[in-house]
Amino acid sequence: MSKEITPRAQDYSQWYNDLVIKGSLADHSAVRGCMVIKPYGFALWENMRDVLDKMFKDTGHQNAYFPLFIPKSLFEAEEKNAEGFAKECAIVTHYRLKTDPNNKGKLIVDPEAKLEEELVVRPTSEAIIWNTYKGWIQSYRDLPILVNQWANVVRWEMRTRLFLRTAEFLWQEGHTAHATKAEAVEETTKMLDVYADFVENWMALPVIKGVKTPNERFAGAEDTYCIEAMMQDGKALQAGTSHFLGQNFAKAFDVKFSDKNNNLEYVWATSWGVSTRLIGALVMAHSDDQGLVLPPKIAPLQVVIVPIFKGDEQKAAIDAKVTVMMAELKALGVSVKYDDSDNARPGWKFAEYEMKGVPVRIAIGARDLEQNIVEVARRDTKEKANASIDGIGIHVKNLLDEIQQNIFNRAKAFRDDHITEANTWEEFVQLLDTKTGFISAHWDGTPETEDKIKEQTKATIRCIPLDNKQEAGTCILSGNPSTQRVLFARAY
RNA sequence: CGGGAAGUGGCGCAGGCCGGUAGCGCAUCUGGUUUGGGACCAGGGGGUCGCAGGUUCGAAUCCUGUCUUCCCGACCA
Repeated sequence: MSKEITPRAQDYSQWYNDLVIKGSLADHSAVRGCMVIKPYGFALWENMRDVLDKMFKDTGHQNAYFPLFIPKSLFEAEEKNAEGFAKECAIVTHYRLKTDPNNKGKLIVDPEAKLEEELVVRPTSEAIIWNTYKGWIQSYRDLPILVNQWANVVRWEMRTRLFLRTAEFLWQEGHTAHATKAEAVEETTKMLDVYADFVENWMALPVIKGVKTPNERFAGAEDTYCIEAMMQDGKALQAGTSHFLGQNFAKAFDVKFSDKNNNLEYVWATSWGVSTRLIGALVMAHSDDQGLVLPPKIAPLQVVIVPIFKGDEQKAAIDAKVTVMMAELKALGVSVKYDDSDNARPGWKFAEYEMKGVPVRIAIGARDLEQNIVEVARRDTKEKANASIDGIGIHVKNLLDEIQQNIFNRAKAFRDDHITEANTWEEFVQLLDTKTGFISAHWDGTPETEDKIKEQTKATIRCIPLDNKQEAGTCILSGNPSTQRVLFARAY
């Protein structure tokens, strides 16, 4: 089992791939662009999902489930949405195979079994959901509808990368319906806040909340809000989006309601989602050349205990102590594993759990028992220190909190250090080449300028930060007047 | 989809140009010695070379097609 990880400095992309595969998060599969999420990786996703799910429910949402397939006629109803996704859709055209008369043991698509209407494998579910909502909404009393679904979607991407961009991915998509514009806008920003809260406080990943420019907007949305995170190579990664859909889908699917005055009005909509891509963000943001670094609050395993012993007698003494420690840790809600497998020596285990990003490792040997101590190593800094076995539960619990905070602080310091202002085009271009990260610069607000900048530098406008201060300036490219700075970066 | 590289025991690779039915390291199994940062000795098992055709007496090796992955572009969460 070769466990060498390509160093970040040598090849950042390869480093990322190594982490995902050697950290046991996921593997490539036999299907182009689709990955197998392995138990360790899925445990991570489950933890993330559980926290988010609770946050959604705490903000009044309910889960439901809609079909994987969308009849083409429904899919094309909202024109912009359909156009935006058309070139990356998988389509079901037949419903039966038959044995190939010319080739024994092989199957062919039965031409007799062609569908009357093709089915689009959902790249997103607005269409099927709004078609359904039409039947759910008659009066203002039916509103709001606050529904979320956990699902898989398919987007036939040209170039895929584990977690960051796969042809099929897992996500949640919230779809809400409201009686007023104000309420829908409020929902949009509320869910953006939920995402930011989750990503910062659970994934320890600092984000910038902002609005997308028209160019970068979700197909079919009036406004797309987003949270943008920075990876260790300075590139931006969109970590979540929340869309204010206006009345676009209500009009496309003719969803109207009677208000209090008995007037028929179109319904206002939002949709919002985060995906397994978040795992990619997590990996890229915190990990190092030894392996994954996972935030304690969502790590599949928080603590691993490794025994060091000679002979059965010592092992038995260690076992007894460990049993007590495990009970203490579990009582405090800490997930802990005792790895006393005898097919690997301690050094091997140390390296292995570092690879997997387990936040805290406890080593306990005969000489520790004499002093009633253990060696506690933290993954984020790799510091090791002795700790008394008495009160180990509280000690570790506090350490986990400290690690969580430290990982966040580290990522935030890095990010803040990599946001730079540029005031001229020369400065802007030079910064992109010399210093990675986000660039805060004036833009004249036109899609044409944005396109030109993208063409020349590959940098896109990640967002217009929500807390932006207004200041007069001139666009770095066109020189036209501007009222505020926006954030540029090369992005994943 | 365009350009480049690659698919050989579980993993990482060699062999390929100059066809003659596979080899190395790690892992694995058995026994023993070990155990505070990826242990050591001895013995054993495991692959027909991505897949499908073709050339040939004979193909991992040559030819054609195809699938998948990685890197660079265009597209995107």
